Amino acid sequence: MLDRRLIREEPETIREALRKRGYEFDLDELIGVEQQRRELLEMVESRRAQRNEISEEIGRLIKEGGDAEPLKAQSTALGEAIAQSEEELRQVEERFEQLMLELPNIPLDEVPAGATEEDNVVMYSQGEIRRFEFTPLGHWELGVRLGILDFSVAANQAGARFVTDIGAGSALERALINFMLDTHTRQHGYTEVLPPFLANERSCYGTANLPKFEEDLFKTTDGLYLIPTAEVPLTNMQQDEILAAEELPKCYTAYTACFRSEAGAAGKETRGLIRVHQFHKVELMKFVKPEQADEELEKLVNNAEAIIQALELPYRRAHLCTGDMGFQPRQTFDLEGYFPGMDRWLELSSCSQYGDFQARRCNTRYRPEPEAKPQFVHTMNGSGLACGRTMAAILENYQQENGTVVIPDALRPYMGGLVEITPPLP
RNA sequence: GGAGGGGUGGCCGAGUGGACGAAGGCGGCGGUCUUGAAAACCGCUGUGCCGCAAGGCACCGGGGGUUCGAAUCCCUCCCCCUCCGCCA
Repeated sequence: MLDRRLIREEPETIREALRKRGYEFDLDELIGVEQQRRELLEMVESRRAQRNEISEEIGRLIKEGGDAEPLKAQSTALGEAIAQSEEELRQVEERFEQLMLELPNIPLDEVPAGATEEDNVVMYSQGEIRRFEFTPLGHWELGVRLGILDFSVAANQAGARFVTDIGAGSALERALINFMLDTHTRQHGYTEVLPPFLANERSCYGTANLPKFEEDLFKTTDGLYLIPTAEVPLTNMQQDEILAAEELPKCYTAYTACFRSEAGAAGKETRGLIRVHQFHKVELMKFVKPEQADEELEKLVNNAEAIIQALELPYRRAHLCTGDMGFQPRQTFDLEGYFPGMDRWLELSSCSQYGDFQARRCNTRYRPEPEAKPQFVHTMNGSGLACGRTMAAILENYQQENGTVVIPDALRPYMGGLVEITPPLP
């Protein structure tokens, strides 16, 4: 959610942001509704003030034994008028809120302009892309041959777009989770959190997954949502709180399962572990002071990169363009791993800063100075990393001609010293 | 799931339908005293919205109702605590 003051003070900034994003939105309606809202509000409030005055007078009269009946009648009449304007105001306010919630964040100036993925700017690549003396397989094929990923069992248990990890596959994913959490807590200074995997409506509004993206979420019969990412619980850690300046930056990391309905997604990108309804992810999240935002985001990206580097996977960093960026962020960097089996770069991590867009919705503030007025914090988060995709990248990059997969050095201590995953005996 | 008890400012806690945005305490800030600190004493200390301002409006878990007027009465939902039941 944007600052409502922007609507009347800097409408052109918003108009420009919408244009850069290629986002359809009736800004003029919002401006009109905002104006209307203020006019009605002033009317309602001045009438209320009048009524309060009369009520006080009635109290005084009664105490003195006077006749309060005429004033009571006056107050009742006024009450009816108030009720009527209040109803009008309520409707206007509702529309105003609705429109505000559908307004996307304003991209930072340095975000590259562009319409699609094609316009994202690759900033740099790291790690060597391995040359294979054989045709590398896709991870889904490797995983099935090794007996560590089973898509048909998952289909029977749950449905299409699910996976069941088995044996060394399960151990590998668990190793990844532990390795990531240990690294972020012990070396990068994050506090570990294990939150609920379901969230209520308010929390989903907080991160702006609602109201615009409800179709992406799984909803339970009693109105809770399965979290699409740990961003939801983490960003809502300090709902309605006013933090002290010294507490910032406040850094959290969490492993959670993530659930996405993936309505409408289909095609090549959906093979294997790339796009499933349930996956595992270790998330990084920070609450920061506005002036810390850029620096802290850079550190957060580096923290995610550290994992990819430790796993010795080739990757590159992309600066998402205005058109490819999500609704909520004002800047996003993707870390894309190279997948030799598919000959593709795919997102292992997406790191975004939101300014006060989410903090406003969650009502998370801080006090810059002990006596100063509270201000909204800035929020940011990034995957550190998506475990399923990282496992897929490991399988594809570490595969051997004889069908085995070597375990990256960094993970061996987490897998009882296992050096490679071998296929089951025929 | 059943029975009961609760939700008040940063925290603890009082609150009779009108003088309550709310006693008192703690904490925080400023001051007096002190070589310095502590103690003591004095003062200040919630948030949002509208307004150029003066000022006004709203908020005592959420929503609704009764009333001229609600923190206070009624309904409903949510959350917390205690006991019982069930359960990994």
